[in-house]
Amino acid sequence: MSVSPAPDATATTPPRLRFAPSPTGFLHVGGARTALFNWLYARQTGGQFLLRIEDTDRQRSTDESTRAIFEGLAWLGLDYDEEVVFQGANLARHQADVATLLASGAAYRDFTPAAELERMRAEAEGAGQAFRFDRELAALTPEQEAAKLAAGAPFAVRFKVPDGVTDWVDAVHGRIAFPNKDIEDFIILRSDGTPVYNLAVVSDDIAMRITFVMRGDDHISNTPKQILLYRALGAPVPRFAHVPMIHGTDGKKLSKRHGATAVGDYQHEGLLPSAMCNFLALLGWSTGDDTEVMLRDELLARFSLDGLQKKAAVFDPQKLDWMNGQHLAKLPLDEVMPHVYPAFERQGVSTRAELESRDTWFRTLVELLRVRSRTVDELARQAVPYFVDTVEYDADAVSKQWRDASAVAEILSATRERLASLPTWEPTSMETALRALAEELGISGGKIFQPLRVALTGQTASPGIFDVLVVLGRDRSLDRLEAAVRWLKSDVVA
RNA sequence: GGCCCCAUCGUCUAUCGGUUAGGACGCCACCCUUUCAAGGUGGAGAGACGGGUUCGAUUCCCGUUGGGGCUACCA
Repeated sequence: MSVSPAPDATATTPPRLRFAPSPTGFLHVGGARTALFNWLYARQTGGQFLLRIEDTDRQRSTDESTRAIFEGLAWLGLDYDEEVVFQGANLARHQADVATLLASGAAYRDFTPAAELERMRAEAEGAGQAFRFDRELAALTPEQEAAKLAAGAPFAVRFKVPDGVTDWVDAVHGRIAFPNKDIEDFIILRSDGTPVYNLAVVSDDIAMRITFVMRGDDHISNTPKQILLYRALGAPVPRFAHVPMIHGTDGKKLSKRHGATAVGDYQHEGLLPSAMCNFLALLGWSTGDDTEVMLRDELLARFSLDGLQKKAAVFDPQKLDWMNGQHLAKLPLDEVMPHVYPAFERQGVSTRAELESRDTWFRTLVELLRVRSRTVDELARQAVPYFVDTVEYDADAVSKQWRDASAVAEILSATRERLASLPTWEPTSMETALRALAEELGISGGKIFQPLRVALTGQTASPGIFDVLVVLGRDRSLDRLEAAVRWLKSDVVA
């Protein structure tokens, strides 16, 4: 009883993979990473990447979740081939497969009432025993079964687990084996006629001709059941790769307590999809060398099953931020712009229409700010001084750079005068003029630049001061200097 | 409880028997510098424990411990 590691068919034909989330919550980062690995492998090998929504749990499935999955995948740039498959639409096939299993004797009807089962389980657990369904409990003579059937008694269908050992060569773990005696005769069809997860998955994967199943390693113990089902249905067993889970900082399964876990949250916090993919890929996979920052194409080129990790990875938001900063600074500007507009709207700094109306100017500003930001939302926040009519002076900036108000007022008004007299408004002449002024006043350049920065932005931190002057433009810069001088003088009096 | 998976700095990881155990995030210091970032340099920081195998184990095997998953007429 053993499974060949890679059937010849899958070795020569491009693989077919799938991502099969259940729409019972938002697209989780763990799910997103599984999808990413599947997508990467499919795209890299020239195979197909399919999407299946496992909506058989009617109680918990919602359209909203389904939409979140579509949106999340779209945002990450994980496109899929062929039509989306909704598992719930395949009920008839699931039932037909169960009928096949019943007919071949690979499965049997169990008329034991659910309540009775529950009672036995509670009793066993109360006695500290593990409850395992005993096939004999359902044993009926053909006459008895016919009678129950005729009477319309409800029954569930159980798979008859054969003797032996079920094993497979996992692409990340190597050989994994389960003695069949540890697997109980699991239910494949409920008494209401609906299929149970393991049956639906196998039935759909066979119908979708999936040759490679890559999923979270929480499915390892489902795998032997599914392999048994493939065999009983006479279908080829696909290749399996069980990738490690993603945990929170406390080592536990990632959940709400750990902060944002939905990819939509990151999208709305100003993260870039390429950074998210890069970061997620590095959780449970590595290139083998020291490469970490990889733009989409490089990730696609370098991804390999060999680099897959066995150990669960802890999600570190700080590293995600750093990664995003790297992408924000390195991506072609055209690729980051589409993500910048929504951030400015989210932060209430400006509107897309307004920004697009002065595109050249805006791109210059983004270019200046992006190396200093870790997210596009942070970038938008840093851009505030370039959009407001009057700057607010930060209290710390004032106490630090405008300590000696009257002296600073003098310096700033001299600065204003010097700048106003310039024939052109460009960095080199401004710098020459202001450095000359500093020398005349017998002070260091910083004694001019720092107070000037506060006058222009209200902050102690900003891009290079001459870039700020250029972005602000001559009129606004001179106005702000004048306002600062006025403020300083009135403040001294007050 | 039973079964299965896993185990290198706080975190992500490299190492495929012989290394001063390397890199990255974060942290600290310094450099660059008009500020902030970015960048550069340096620092602190790891093989869970116990047995084997071997001339030699982080690496291979066993056990212990720890963590995780599954154990539903959930997915």
